Amino acid sequence: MVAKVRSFNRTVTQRVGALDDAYLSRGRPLGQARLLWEISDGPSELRRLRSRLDLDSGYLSRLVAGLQKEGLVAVETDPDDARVRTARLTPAGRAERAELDRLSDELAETMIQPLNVSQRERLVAAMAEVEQLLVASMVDVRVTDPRHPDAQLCMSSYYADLATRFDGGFDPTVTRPAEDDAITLLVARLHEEPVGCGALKVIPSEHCADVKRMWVSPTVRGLGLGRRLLTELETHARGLGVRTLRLETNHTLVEAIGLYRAAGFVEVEAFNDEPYAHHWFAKTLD
Amino acid sequence: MVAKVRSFNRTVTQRVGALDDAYLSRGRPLGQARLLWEISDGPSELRRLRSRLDLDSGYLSRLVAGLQKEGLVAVETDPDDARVRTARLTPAGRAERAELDRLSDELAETMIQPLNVSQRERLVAAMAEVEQLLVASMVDVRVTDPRHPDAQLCMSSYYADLATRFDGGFDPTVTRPAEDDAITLLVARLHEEPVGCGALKVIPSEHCADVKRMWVSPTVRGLGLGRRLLTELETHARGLGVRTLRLETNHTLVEAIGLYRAAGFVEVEAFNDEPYAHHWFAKTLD
DNA sequence: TCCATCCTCTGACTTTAGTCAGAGAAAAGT
DNA sequence: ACTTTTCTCTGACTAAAGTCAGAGGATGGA
Repeated sequence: MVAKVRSFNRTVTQRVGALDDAYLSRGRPLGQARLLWEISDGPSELRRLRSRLDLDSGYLSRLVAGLQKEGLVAVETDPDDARVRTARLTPAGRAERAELDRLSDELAETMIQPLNVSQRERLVAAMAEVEQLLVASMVDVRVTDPRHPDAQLCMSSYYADLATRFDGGFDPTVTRPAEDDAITLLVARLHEEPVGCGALKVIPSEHCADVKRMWVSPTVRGLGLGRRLLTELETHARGLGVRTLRLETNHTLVEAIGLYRAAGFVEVEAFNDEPYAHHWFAKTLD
Repeated sequence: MVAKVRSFNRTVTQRVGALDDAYLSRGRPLGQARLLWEISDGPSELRRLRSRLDLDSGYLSRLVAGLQKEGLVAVETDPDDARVRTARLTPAGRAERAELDRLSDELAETMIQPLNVSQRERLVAAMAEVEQLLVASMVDVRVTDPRHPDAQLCMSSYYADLATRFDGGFDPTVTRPAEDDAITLLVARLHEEPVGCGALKVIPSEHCADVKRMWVSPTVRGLGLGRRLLTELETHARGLGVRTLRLETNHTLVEAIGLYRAAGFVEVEAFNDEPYAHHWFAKTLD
C-alpha cells in the first residue's frame, strides 16, 4: 500500500508538479508567480498572504513591490486598521490572471489529449476520487481549548447551522448548557481553517460520557469527517475509562442519525430533557 | 473535464509536491537531493545524469563535488573511456539512501493514516488508476526515421519479442523484407526511451497500405498504447489518401489479433506469402 | 497615558540555482 | 598525423530565494 502511494507520488510530482511551475510562471520568478496566483483569488491582506504562503515579511514585501512595479497589483492601506495593507489586482493584473487561467487549461488539456475518450473519463473520475480522499487526509483533528477562537467559530457556525435546519429555528439560550471547562473538544481543521468539531462531556461517576456539538462544515461534507470525529471521540472516551457513550439529536438531522446508527449507537429512552431533542442514542464500549 | 484536472493538479501539487521536497531533502539543497536520489538507483555516468536531469555540465560537476565532500558518493573514471566519470554511493551514501526510503515511506503513511480502511483502499486504487493513465499520457508518439537509433532499438526488441513468442522462433532474414525508405514509422517514447512502434507501407497505386512492425514494450502493456499507435497510423493513412488498410499476423499474437478486431479489422484471404503469417486482416477507411 | 504588540518596510546579508566561456584530456573520425 | 568531437571541470558571473535585525507607524490594553 505504501509502495503504491510512493509510486504515485513520484509519477505525479514528475508529471504535474514540474510542468505546472514552468508553465504557469510566465517568465516571472516562481515566488512572484505563486503570490500573484494567490492574490488573484480576491483582495488579500498581506498578513494573510504571509501566513498562507509561509513567507518572511521582508521577502513578501519585496515580492509585492515587484508585482506592483509590473503594474499587476495595487496595494492600499486598510481603512479600519492602518497597519494592515491589502493587495488586489489592477485591470492589467486581471488580464494576466485570465492568461494564466488559459495556460492552466491548456496544461490540463495536454494531460488528457493523448488519451482516448474512455481513458479520459476514467482518468477524470480517478482524479476526483484521489483529490477527495487527499483532502480528507489533509484534515487535521486535535483537542482544542473551547475558548480558542477556532472553537468559538465552530460553535457559532454550528448554532447557525442548527437554526436553519430545526423546525422553528434554534435558540442557544434555550438548550441545555454545557460548561466549557468540563468537556473535551476536538476541532477539525483544513488549511488551518476550522471545518468541524465534536465534544465529549464525561460523567466520571457513571463511567459515561455524552457526545455533544457534532458539527461538520458543509464545505467538507462527504469526506467521512463526521465518522472520523466520532471515532476519535470514542477513542478518547475509552482512554478516560468511559464505558457508555450517549447522545441526543433532533429529528431533522437525518445524516447524523444515520451516522450514529452506522457507528453502532442504538436508540434508547430519553435520558435528559434537552428541549430540541427527539432521539436519544447510546453505545456500550468494550 | 479540464476544470477537474486543474483542481486535481492544485490539490495534489499542494499535498504531495510541496511536502515531498521539504521532507526528502534532509537539509540538503534540492538540486543535490534530486541528484542523490538519482545516483542511488545505481552507478551512473555523469553524462547520463546530466541528460536525465537536464543539468548544465558545470552545475552538475559542482553538485557532485558537494555530495562527494559529504562523503555520500564516490566518483571514478570509466575504465573503457577515460573521459567518462561514474558516480556511485559510498556506504555512507547507502545509509543515507535507506534513511530517505524510510522518510518516503513515512510520508506515504501520513497520507493514508487519517483515513479509515475502506477510504484507504479507495485511495490506493484510484491512485493506481491515475498513475497508469498519466503514464499513458506521457507517452509521446511521433514519426521517426527508420534509421534512427531509437527505431533500430525498437526493431531489435520487436524481433527478439517475436522470437520468444512464435512456435519455432523467428528469423528476420526469412520474413518478407520491408524497405526502410518506403515506410512511415511511428515510434512511441516514454521519458525519451523507445517503448513501441508501428509502421505504414503505402502502395499508392492501389490506395492501400500495409500496417507493419506493430510492437509495444512489455513495460507499458495495458496502457492502450497498441490501440493508440493503430489509431495514429490510421490517421496518417487517411491523410495519404489510403482507402484500405491491411495487415498479416501470427496466430500466437492473440492480444494483437484482439486489438485488430476491436479496431474494426476483418479477417480476409491471404494477400501475400509472408511465411510467419496465419491471419490476414483488412479495414476499409471512409 | 504609556507600553507592549502588530504590521510593514528597508538594508544587509547568505545560500541556491543556474548560465556561459573556455581549458584540458581522451576518443573518434579522416 | 591531424582535426573534430566528447566529456568533465574551473572560473566568473547573474538572478532568485530566503533570513535577520531593526526602524517606524498604528493599535489595543492596562
